[in-house]
Amino acid sequence: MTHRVLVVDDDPTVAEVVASYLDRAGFTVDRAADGPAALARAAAERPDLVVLDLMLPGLDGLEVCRKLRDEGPVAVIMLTARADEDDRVLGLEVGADDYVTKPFSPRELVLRVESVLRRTTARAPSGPLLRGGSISLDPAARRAAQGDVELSLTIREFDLLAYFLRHPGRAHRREELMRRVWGWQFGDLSTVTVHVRRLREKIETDPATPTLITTVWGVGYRFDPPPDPDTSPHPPRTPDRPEQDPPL
Amino acid sequence: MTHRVLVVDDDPTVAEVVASYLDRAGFTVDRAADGPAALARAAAERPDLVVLDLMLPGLDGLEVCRKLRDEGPVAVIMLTARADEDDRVLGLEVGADDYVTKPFSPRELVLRVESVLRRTTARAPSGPLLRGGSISLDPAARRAAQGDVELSLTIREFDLLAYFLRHPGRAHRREELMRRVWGWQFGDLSTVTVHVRRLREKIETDPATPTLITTVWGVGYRFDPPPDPDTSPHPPRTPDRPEQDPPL
DNA sequence: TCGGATTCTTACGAAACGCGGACGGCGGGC
DNA sequence: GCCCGCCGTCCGCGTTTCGTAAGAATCCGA
Repeated sequence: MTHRVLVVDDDPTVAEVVASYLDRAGFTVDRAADGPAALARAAAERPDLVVLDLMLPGLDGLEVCRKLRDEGPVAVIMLTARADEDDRVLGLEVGADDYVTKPFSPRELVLRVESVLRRTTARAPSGPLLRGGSISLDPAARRAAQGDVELSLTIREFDLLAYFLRHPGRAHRREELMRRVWGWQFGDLSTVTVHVRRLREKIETDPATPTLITTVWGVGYRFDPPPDPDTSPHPPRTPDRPEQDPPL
Repeated sequence: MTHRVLVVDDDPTVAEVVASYLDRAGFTVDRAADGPAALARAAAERPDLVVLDLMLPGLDGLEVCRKLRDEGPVAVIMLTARADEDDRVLGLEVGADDYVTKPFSPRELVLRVESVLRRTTARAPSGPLLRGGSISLDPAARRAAQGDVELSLTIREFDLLAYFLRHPGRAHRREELMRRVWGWQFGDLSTVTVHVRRLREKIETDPATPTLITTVWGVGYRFDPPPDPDTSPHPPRTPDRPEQDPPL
């Protein structure tokens, strides 16, 4: 994973040193000496991160930062001459991801670049998604969506749907669902029935004739991922280990 | 330049070994066995750096760290038992400069102490910024801003917001927040509720209908970074630790 | 076609939950 | 010492959700 970094400094010596360190650290490095040049290079190269001197001839560093941010997703590390409180506030305001005060060691700068990139590229808000047909479900975020519309599910409905998505194309007896979703060994099985119905009400286009969660008569329910072009067109295989169920 | 280092650990053996290594490395070493003692020694000796066990009898290590920081500029290296990512996050949130996971080699600890001291004495304290939507937060400086207005947050509110910013788009149970932010294993969970409400009061445009910190019914809360141009429209996958969902 | 078993649908009471408001304690600053 | 901000706790209220019951509808085998 080779990241692109743009170094913006009007001092050729500083830029040279920083660039060479970053280059040796394995980054693809680009350079610019002033604000307009920086914006041009950024537009052309779409860097992942910009090391930006706060003091620039022509355009102000803060202004450049703002414009960069307007262009698209890019991390910014500010270089500021003074360890001044006001500069830090300014950096905060324009949303720099980090800042380094001069004088600084190039080694430290490299570390910060790596740190910021690790942070920003890993800025993945959600976890592994469960998918089935047009339905997607994020267990960590606890949100579910059908197509582009968010589903508002209760806890039980959410857990139930999650279980179905994890075990598609398989019939589940009510006892099993009660045990796996509710965590109860006993309990009124009609509870399962009712919750399946409530879930159907929210995800089936016609709850009266369900196509996603079908009834397996005398057994229980089965979640059938619809034949979507982007899911496997072959008969659904069950990726999970066979379930041994104590006889009712 | 001989630096003063304070070693805080309730295990006499650990404290002894660490202290002797640091002593041989040329540092002036002081020791304390628990939180209150640590604060007392720190107030008296004004050390340059504190090696702090996260697990302490009496006062929590994080709390001690906070109080130390309130006293004045001091570097902190955390000792944490578990190599847990979230512990690291916690340590960094309260502003630890580095952390070492047990078991560790005393030699490595000495290296880190030297490294941190080199770093902290060389420049003014600054740190990476956390961002989420229009909110930016600087853990080291302990300041937060929304857009260009500074937020005046209390300690708890700050730590809570910091935790949310580090884990955006994920649902957090109250127990989890209590553990990660407060550092308590038990405690009245309504405390979390109240602080979330107070935080909302300060960052939500309409606290009655929150959009940043949303309630996940029956679960807890989730920080939803508003649709920023710099986050992808569809949630990408994450390197985050997989989550096992307790079926309740 | 008939009958029993199974599932669907609806409704309702109870419990759980979140929220807002308020209160007392504690510690720091004046 | 006194005041003020922060924190943790508690209480009442409105809302959401859950589990169960009961009647209607459906399915399958005889």
